[in-house]
Amino acid sequence: MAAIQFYPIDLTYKVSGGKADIYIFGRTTDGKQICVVDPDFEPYFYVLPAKGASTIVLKENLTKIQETVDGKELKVTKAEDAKKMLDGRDRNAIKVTVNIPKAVPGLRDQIRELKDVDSILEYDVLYTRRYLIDKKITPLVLTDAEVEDTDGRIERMKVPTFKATSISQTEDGSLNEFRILAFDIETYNPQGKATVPEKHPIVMLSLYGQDFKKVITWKRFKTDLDYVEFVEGEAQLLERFKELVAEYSPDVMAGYYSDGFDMPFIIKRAEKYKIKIDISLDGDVAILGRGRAKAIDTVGIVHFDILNFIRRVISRKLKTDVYTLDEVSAELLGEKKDDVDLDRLAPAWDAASDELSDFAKYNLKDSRLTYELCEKILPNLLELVKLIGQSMKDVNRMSFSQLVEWYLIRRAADFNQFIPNRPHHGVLEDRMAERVKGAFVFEPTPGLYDNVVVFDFRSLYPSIIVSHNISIETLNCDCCRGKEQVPVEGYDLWFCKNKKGFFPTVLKEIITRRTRVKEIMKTADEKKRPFLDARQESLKVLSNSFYGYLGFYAARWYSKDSARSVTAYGRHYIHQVIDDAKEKGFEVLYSDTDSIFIHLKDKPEVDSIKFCEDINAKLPGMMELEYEGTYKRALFVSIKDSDSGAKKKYAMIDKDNRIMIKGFETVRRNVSPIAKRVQQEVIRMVLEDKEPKKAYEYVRNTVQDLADKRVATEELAIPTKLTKPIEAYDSIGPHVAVAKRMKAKGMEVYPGMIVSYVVTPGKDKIRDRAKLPEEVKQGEYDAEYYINNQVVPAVETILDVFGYGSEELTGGKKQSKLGQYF
DNA sequence: TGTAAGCGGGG
DNA sequence: GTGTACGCTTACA
Repeated sequence: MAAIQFYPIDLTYKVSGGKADIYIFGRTTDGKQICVVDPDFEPYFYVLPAKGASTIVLKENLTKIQETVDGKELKVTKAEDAKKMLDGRDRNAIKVTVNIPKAVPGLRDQIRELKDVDSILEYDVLYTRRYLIDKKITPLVLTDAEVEDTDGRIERMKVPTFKATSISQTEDGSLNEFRILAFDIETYNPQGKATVPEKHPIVMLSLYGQDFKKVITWKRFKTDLDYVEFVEGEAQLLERFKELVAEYSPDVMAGYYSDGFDMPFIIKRAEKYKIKIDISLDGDVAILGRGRAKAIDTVGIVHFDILNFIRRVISRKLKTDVYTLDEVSAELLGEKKDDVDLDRLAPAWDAASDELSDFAKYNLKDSRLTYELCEKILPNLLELVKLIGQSMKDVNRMSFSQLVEWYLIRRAADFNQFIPNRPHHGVLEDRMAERVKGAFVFEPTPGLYDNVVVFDFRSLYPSIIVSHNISIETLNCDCCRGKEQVPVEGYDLWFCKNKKGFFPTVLKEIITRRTRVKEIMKTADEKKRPFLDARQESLKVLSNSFYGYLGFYAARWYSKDSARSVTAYGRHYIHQVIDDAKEKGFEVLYSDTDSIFIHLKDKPEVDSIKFCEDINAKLPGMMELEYEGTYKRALFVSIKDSDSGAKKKYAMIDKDNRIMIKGFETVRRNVSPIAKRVQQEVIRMVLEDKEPKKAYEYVRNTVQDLADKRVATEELAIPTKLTKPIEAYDSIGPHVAVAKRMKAKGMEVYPGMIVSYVVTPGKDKIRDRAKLPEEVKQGEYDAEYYINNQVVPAVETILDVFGYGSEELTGGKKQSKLGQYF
C-alpha cells in the first residue's frame, strides 16, 4: 500500500470485467500527472412503488430483471429500501443498483412497466457526476488516496495509473497553478475566408505555453522567427501537434471557439490521413460531441474553449457585445490581434512568399492572447468548479440554470431529498406558455434635476427568497393557511412560517459565505485577492440565478408560483419605499425593479439617509435598502413623439463629473459616428455645464456643418452587419445593396461582415444612394438624410426637455426642408 | 402580431 | 454517454 496526495482535474469511467471503474486524473502535490482508479462505485436509481404495493414482492421482481443488448449483459444487482423527501413529503422508495451505467437506460423502461411501479427517479444523473456527489469529492481539492503498490504502468494509459483502496478529501487546499497550452489554427481557402475541413487544409498551427512558443507549418518561407518549425505536409503537422502536446503535458488546452472550430477541424483533417488525435491521457481519441451542442472532450486534459466561458459567465462584466478574440482581448488585456489581411494568406501560401512570416506571427499571437485570456479567467472557472462540485469541462459548458441545478443536486443529498425528474415535452410547452409578471418600472417626468439620491435593495430577489422562505415545499403548506398572503392579485399563495425551505436555506448559506469572503478580502494580501474576488463573484452569480431558475421551464425544481411570488414581493417592497418617500415629502423621480431615485430639492442629504434607515428598520429578514450614491444632476427624457417619460433611458453625473448613460443609443452599432458624438456632447453639456442653450447651439452648428458639406466622410459611415449571404436577402437594405456591389467588384463579402456605407445625394431610394466610404468624395453626402435620420433623432428628446425645437422636431414633419429646424 | 429560422465564435 | 445550448434578431405568414 502507498499513499498518494493529489488534486483531481478530470474524470471518466471505463467498463471492465462487467463493472464500471472511475478514473480520476490529476496532479500530485509534487506536480506529476497521474490517474487514480476507484473500483468502489456502482450505478443506481430509485423506484417509487405504487400506493399500497408490497415492496417485498416488488424488490424480488426487480432483482430478477436482466437483458442482453449487443452481447452485453444488463442486470439489476441489488434492490434495497430507501427513504427520502420528495416535494416536502417523506417517500419510501427502492434503490435499484445495476451492473453497468448502460443498464440504467437499458432496463429503465422495462422497470417502469412493472406492476406496482409508480415512477422512476434519478435515472439521468451521469455516472461520473454521481460519483463526485456520493463520494463527496470536489475537483481541484486536495485528495488522499491509498493505492495498491505497483509501478503504475497500465496498457494505453499515458500517465502512471494506480488502483485505489480508499479515497477521501479531508484536508484544505486546492490546485490553482496549471500548465496551460493555448492553440490556434490557420486554414487555407483560395476562394475566400470561410473554410470547411472537407475541402480546406490546415496550413499553420500555433501553440503557446509557459516558456513555450511554436508555429508548425508545411511550406518553406524565409523568416527570422525562431519559433517557426517546418514539416513536410499537413499530416506531419498533425503528428507534430500530437507530439508537442504530449511533451508539454498540459492540464488545460485553451482555444478560442475551439469547440466549434479548431478542434473539430483538426480531428476531421486527421481522419483524412487516418491519424488519431489521441491526446487524451487514457489513449482514446478526443470525442466529437454530436448534435448542436458541439464539445470536444479530451480525457485527463481539460479542453477549455474560453469563448464559451467568456460569453456565459464573464460577459456581464464586459462592455463589448461582440465576442471576437480581437474585441475581448482589447478589453481584458488591452491588446488587439495582429492586423493582417487574411485574404492575402492563400495567395501568399501559393507563392510561398516571405509574407507568410507575418501570418506565422499572427498565428502565434492568437495563441498568446488565448493563453493570457485563459490565465485571466481561469480563477473564475476554478472557483465555480469548487462551488458546484463538478468537473472543469462540465462547469465550463454549463448555463446559469444548470449551475444552480447541479448545486442543488449536490446539496439535495445533505437534505435527504430525492432529485426531481426533468420535465417531459408536453410539460415543457405548458411551462413555456405561462408568463410571470415582472418588475415595476416608474414612469419618470422628463426633465433635468439637481441633487438626486439613489437607493437600491441589496440582492433584492435572493433576499426575498430567503426572508419569505420561498421554496417549492413551503408553498401553500397545510400549517400556515390564512396567515401572510403573497401580495399578488388573482392568486392564493403563502409560504410556511414554521419550517425552513430547501431553497432559502442553501441560498442563505451562499449569501453568508459571500459576505464572509468579501470581509476577508479587505485584509487579504494582493496575491490572494484575485482568487477571493473570483470566489465572491461565483457566489454572486449563483445566488442571482436562483430566482430565474425557479421560473425556468426546464428546471427540475420548478415553481412558477414561487417565481411569481418573488416578483410580487419585489413590486410590493419598491412600492412601499416609493410611498414612504412621498409621504416624507421627497419627490420620487424614477424607480426600476430594485432602485429608487429621489429628488432632494432643498432638503439636506442626511434626511434621505435617515429615511433609508427608517425603511430598513421595517424590512423583514435579510432584506436591506442601500445607499447607492448622490448625483449632481440627472436627465430624464420622453418617448419620441409623446409626453410620457421614457423608461430605462436616462443620464446622470456624479460629484466627480463622471457621467453615467443608460439606454441612449450612443452604444448602438448602426448609428453614424457623428450622431453618436453629437448625442454624447449634448448629454455632457446638459449634465456637466447645465447649458442646454449651448447644447442646442452645438446641434445647430453641427446641422449647419452638415448642410455646408463640411463634415468628414469617416463621421458619416453607418456600420451594419451582414447577417447572412447576400443572395439570401429578399428585402435589400442599404448595406445589402452596398455588399452586392462590393461582390460585383470582386471583393469578398461574407455573413458576419460589417459593411459601412455613406448615403449620397439624389432622388433614388436610399439603397441606391448608399456607397462605400472610400467611394465618395469629401462632401458627397445627403445632408438632409444625416440631419433628419441620424443627428436629430439622437438628440430631439433631450432638447425637447428644454423646449428647443419641440414643435418642429416632434411635429412629425420628417420631410421638412433643411434649415427649418432651428 | 405572432411564429419560425438562424445566428453566434472561427478562417 | 444514466445528457445535448440558448437567447436574441430578423424574416415571413
